[in-house]
Amino acid sequence: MKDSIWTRERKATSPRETLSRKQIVAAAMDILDTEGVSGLSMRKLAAKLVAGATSIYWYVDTKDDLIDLLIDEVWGEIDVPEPELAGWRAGALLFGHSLRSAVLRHPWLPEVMYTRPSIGPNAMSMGSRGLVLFGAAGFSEHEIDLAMGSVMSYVLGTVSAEVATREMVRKSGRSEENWVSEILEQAQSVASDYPEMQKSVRRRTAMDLDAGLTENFVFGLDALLDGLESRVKK
Amino acid sequence: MKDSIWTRERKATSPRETLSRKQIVAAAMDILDTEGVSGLSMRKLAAKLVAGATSIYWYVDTKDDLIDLLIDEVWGEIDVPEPELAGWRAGALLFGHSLRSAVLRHPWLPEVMYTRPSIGPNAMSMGSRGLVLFGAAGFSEHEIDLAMGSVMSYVLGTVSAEVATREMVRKSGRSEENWVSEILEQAQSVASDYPEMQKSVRRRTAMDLDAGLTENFVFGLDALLDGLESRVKK
DNA sequence: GACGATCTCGTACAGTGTGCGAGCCCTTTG
DNA sequence: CAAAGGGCTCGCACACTGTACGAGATCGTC
Repeated sequence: MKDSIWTRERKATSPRETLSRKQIVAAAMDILDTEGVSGLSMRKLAAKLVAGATSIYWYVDTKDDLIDLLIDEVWGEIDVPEPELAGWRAGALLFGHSLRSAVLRHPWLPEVMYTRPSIGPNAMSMGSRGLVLFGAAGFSEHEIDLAMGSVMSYVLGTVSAEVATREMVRKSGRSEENWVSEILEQAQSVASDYPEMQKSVRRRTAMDLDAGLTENFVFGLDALLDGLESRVKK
Repeated sequence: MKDSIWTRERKATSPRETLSRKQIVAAAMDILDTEGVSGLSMRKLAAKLVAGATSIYWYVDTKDDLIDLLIDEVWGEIDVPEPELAGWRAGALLFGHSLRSAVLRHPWLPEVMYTRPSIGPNAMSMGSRGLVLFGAAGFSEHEIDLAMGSVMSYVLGTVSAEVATREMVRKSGRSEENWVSEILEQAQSVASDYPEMQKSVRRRTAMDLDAGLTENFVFGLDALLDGLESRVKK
């Protein structure tokens, strides 16, 4: 077994003031959260750390490896309730919300998440706790995997689309209302041949953005959990 | 309303042999499908078209706009059954499968899809037909949006994760069996502290990859549709 | 034949990830 | 105390990116 990113970590044995993987990850996370994926360059990151551009490469083999680290950092923020506390269903709901808000806190995640599998330690820990939670529902061993996977996929898929919308608003620099009216205009002109779509866009833009997105999320998650629950009772 | 990418299309009025947006999109699609996002550069694309690197910019303002075009091209491949043919539920299932297989045909999609909203003409057409389909189920106007959105999010989320796995296999260059055993090894070593996860990984790698991923997809979609269906009958 | 529109493309610029190797500092060994 | 060696930093260089700019080619129309 050749050592992976996760196992091979340099440690400073000297008291000299030195960089560390922790610092690097923290600084990179900061850039990512505020400026997005395109805002993260090795040179900028190094500048933020008051270091030479290539010094980072002592701690991390490639930029991609760094991003793996950052992704796993996010998985570390998810909390997965233990089933004893509130039961399976409530736990799954909480898990979903925790996952969603973590992604909203780190809106760069969808852009990079789907290009690699997550096998870092935090991902493993989250997965493990998730399996315990879903295991308490009474699924068969095989269905535990399927159920947890479908919930995670739904949540991540939904919130990824949500992020796309929200980032659009943010990048436009305009206020939310202005943006809504603009996108309405744009969508209308493209969708003029499709009255159903036109009406749907109007419906969506008529309501509060935050509330709408949240309702969206909850509606589907609830439905999915209903469907899953019915699969266990037999 | 300032003209958008969708409305502003150059048309060759001269018989002279000239580039066209259609050619460009087709060539770019080819590169994307075979080499992925990182394989698409304006220079390489131009070379494939036997043209100067910057000639493309006559038809397309930026690379990002080109990608918008390409994404919409994919939405054009989705078929959405009319509800009269097979009913709502069967139609939704078909829609889901069509969506999934389109993404599997264009595995670069998840990487770019979540960085922008889809408001091209094909997206609108797909959305419109989707709304008709879900409308036939008997939801309220508002719930139609929610239901369709949740199904699309589930499908795209699931298949995006699926693509991440599949691309990993492809990029490793190794055969599927070799990769499976390797990832097992890697995951095991990281997950050694998490027995549930270790067992789950073993379960997944024990079965056929294709079959497993498909079962995964169908299981969740079915559960979600169950949950949605129960919301309409009251 | 002249003009304006359409279209192509060479050059250039600022930026990217990162391989390489020179050099600094600190600890350990003799 | 000196020498050796490992841990760590960083300047330089390379190949590559997206694309702004402006000069030129080719066309239809007057």
